[in-house]
Amino acid sequence: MTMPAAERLGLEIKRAEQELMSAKQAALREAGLTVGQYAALFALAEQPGISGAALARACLVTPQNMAAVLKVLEGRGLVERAAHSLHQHVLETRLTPQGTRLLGLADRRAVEIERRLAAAFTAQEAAQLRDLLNRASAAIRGEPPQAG
Amino acid sequence: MTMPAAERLGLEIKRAEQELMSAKQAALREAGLTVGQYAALFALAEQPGISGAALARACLVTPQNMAAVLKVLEGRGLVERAAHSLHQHVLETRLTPQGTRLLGLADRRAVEIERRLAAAFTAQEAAQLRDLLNRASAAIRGEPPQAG
DNA sequence: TGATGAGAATCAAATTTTTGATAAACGTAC
DNA sequence: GTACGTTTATCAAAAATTTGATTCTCATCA
Repeated sequence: MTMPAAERLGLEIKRAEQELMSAKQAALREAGLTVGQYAALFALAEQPGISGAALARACLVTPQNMAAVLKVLEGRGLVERAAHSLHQHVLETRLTPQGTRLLGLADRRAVEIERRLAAAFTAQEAAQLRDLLNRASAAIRGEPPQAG
Repeated sequence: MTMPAAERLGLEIKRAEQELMSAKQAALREAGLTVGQYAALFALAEQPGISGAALARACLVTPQNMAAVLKVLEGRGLVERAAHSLHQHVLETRLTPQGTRLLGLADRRAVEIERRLAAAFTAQEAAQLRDLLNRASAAIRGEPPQAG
């Protein structure tokens, strides 16, 4: 290998995220939601009426994947979809009252983990981590350093 | 929601990792490997002869998932499995020369991304990010802050 | 008006991953 | 030596995710 594993920041990020998702997955299971379903509901709470394609971008999954997720959520009565009034081919998706309720339940579980995470850092350290992760994202997307 | 999305470090970590994996996935595709297959080969290069279960733990996936990955890799002649000399029920897995070669090819692609990442930080910042991520992992696993 | 292109949705198939359950091999304690 | 617990491997089924391709709607422009 041309680069030692210990130097690879990407592996560190991946490992931390996998442990985090494993914990969230276990927490959300009690609410009957997968991480992907929870992410979709969460995004819908912030952006009601968003299209499936936009929702897919917000959750960083493929449109087909999001379509499958929405199909399950709709089947459970957690979301409802209706044609956009102006653009007929676009389906606006919104949380139902049940969806809002279940999201609230699941989110309490998720927030427990977020709090454990937040408790491990000072406000300054948390801001630092946020900044470093944002710069990592920018670097992955190909943006030159210090350009933002 | 009881906690604003902007405050949630977990979401930041997840987003950064998803962008990172998306980039790695695209890079590894040219070598014909998924991220999971690459992770298994990578771990095998560092720990030859490891058991499937141990490999699963190293890659943070389920044993069944790793078994499926190894089945594909073995079918392609990238790894070979043989019974442990002392413990008959354990299968030791090792890279074949072909597996080593393909891993090298794939890893060059992966390292390109790691270098982009590394270039975004000073040595001190990289160490800081590593430290913060390790503490995040510890917090997720339930270890109290400052205990390590 | 008509052609072109972009964004959105969806069908279909293959692959990956998870979940649940079962069986084999070994170490340890009784 | 026998029972018990741990680790490993695997079978089987379900669910999630990816990939490729097609269709529909609308905006833009010639």
